[in-house]
Amino acid sequence: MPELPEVETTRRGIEPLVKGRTIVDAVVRVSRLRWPVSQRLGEILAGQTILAVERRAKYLLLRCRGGVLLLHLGMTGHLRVVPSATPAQKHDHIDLQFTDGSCLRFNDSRRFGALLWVPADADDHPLLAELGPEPFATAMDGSYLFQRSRGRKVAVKPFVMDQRVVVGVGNIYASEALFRAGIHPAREAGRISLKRYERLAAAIRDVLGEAIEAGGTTIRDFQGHDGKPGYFSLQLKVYGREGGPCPACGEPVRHARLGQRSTYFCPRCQR
DNA sequence: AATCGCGCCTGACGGC
DNA sequence: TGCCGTCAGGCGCGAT
Repeated sequence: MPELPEVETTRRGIEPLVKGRTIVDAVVRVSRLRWPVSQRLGEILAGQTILAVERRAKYLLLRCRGGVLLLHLGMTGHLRVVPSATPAQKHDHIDLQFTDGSCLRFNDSRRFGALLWVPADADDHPLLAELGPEPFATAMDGSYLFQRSRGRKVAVKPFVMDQRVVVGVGNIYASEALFRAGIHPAREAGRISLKRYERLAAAIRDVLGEAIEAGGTTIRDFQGHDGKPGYFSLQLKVYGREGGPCPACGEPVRHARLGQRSTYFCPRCQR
């Protein structure tokens, strides 16, 4: 399930394979993603050269002269670069074909992903306009989280998962970061001290950074551009480890539902 | 304004 | 064995 580390892993994987390539056509086998993809995508994109492969939050941005192609991997999306003649497999929904005979192939079984051509600079696009700071930005520190959380009654876990607060923290890494910071996931966001938010900001950066180094986390679905899984799942301390011993104190890890989301925590270490 | 909860979608899995 | 219900979850949107 692509969160920020999985998207960044994908970005690093495809960048050297698509940067500088020129699109000659596109194939839309299934247009019903999160938003309908135009069947005339090929005409729209023909002649565009991919100048840069960037990431903002969980979006990939393929920057071209005439605009930006926004990609979101949703829950199950992954990208591969293959020869255009490669037979399509199940859920291979869209190909961007390049002049050199290769293509960028978008596969997404659950179709929660998105592909959107923004014929301008995408920075002020509504999908990106409201996003919070990147987790590695210096502005995203303890005092930032502290300020943003004042007066908020929402639990801290959904608070840090809110992309308007800080981007890229999905369900898995929220559990992991809160464990590292020793904060109970159901604690009211507005009632957590500055000192504890400093620990949380550091924990978010650490856990996301380590996950990127490991090539992301594969629970069930995620694969990188090379079809390989991410290995950070081996380093998860609480996520998916219900009943297992807390790595810090041995207490059984507990599972709960918080805002319709599976949440894992140690009831002794996290307060 | 903040918060809640639904719907989108497929595949894995557990129970009977 | 096979069928069926449940769960997984990012994100937008409508309801409260």
